[in-house]
Amino acid sequence: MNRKIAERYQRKKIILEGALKSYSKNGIEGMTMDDIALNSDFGKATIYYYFPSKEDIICSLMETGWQDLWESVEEVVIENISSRKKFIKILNKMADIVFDNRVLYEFLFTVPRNITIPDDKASWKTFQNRTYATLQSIVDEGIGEGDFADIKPELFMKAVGGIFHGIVFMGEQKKLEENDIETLISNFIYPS
Amino acid sequence: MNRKIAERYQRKKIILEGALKSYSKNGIEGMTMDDIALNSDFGKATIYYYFPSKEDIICSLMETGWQDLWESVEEVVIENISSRKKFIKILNKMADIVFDNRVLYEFLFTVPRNITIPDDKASWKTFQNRTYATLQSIVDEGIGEGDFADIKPELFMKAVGGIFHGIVFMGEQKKLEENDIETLISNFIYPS
DNA sequence: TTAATTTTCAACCCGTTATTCGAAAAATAG
DNA sequence: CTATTTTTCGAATAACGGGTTGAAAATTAA
Repeated sequence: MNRKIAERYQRKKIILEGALKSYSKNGIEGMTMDDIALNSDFGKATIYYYFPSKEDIICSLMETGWQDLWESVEEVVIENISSRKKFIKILNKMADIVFDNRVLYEFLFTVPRNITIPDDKASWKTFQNRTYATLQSIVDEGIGEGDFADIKPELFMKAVGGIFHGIVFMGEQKKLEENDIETLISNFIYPS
Repeated sequence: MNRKIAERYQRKKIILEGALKSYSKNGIEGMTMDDIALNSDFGKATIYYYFPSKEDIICSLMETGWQDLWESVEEVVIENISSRKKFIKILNKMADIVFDNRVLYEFLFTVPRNITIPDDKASWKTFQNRTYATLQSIVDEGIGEGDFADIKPELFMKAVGGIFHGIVFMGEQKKLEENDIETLISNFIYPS
């Protein structure tokens, strides 16, 4: 009776993977229900047996992604280390997670700009907001303590977000060296 | 006889503006031929008299955008100033251009991730590549001269690209202060 | 084994969207 | 003023994509 639930869950997962496979091939445009069905080896109608709509598939993907990111952040915030160390540690962890599932996170960072999902369905936003708010608060603190470069905090955040996005997603996706993130962010963080 | 050509050109421009207007309202999804027609005050069939396909409209937009960016770069590369000054000057000019036509450049930086266009139609890529290559070469030079932070050149470029994108497009689009770009890039560029 | 339940899917439906047709206006030339 | 060329567009077409149906197959329960 428990196995049933587990199997159901497994099949949902397979469908989500199929969706990502489809996405990775031809971008959001190519991620049609027909193609998702094809890539997960189910009939299209079966997909609808497991997910009420395409929108729900998208939301599921977004949610698992953001949840994982948030959890990685959560672990570190409570540690008792300097803002600088904390900030770098978090970004490193996030980078690891993102690299482990490149396609998902490209999806996660790209799609929302091109698709509108009603707020009450966008359940992942809780995790997203927590994540950003936490990072922002570390930045505020770091700047306040003179531990980071003295730049308008909200500009600072945008820049760091940009750096992160840039090194993780731009160009050919070579693997990052262990300390690439650290080098870049350190370089940016320190007061000149 | 010359007026004819000019008028034709004008009308094409109006259509392209209509396309952008349409894009700005509901993103790529909302940019349908019907809506472009509506926003440029022509019948839908008339649009096809001026452009062979929707794809061509997209390509036209991309091309004018990248051409303008490239030209702004071109003017500066030949100047005889330090790598650092040159780099910052170029990024500033690019930011100006982008801010002058926000919608176009949001389109330009966002759309390619969500739409696939066959290489032989993506004529703008020439300008895009020139622009990136030129910037990269300045970075290489700057790093070589010890004028920039000592970071793998290609990583450096990605980071700067990210910063640029981040501050220009992320979050609420407040106008940048005159020197925001300079502050951030300087902060990043200098050896620590 | 048989009845009830769960899972699967081929074929269909319907709205949307890019693209085309054919003919009517407008503008231009002779 | 008439013939020709250029410009315009209403209406039709065809393809595609999300979502539904109804019934068949597979599984489980008795």
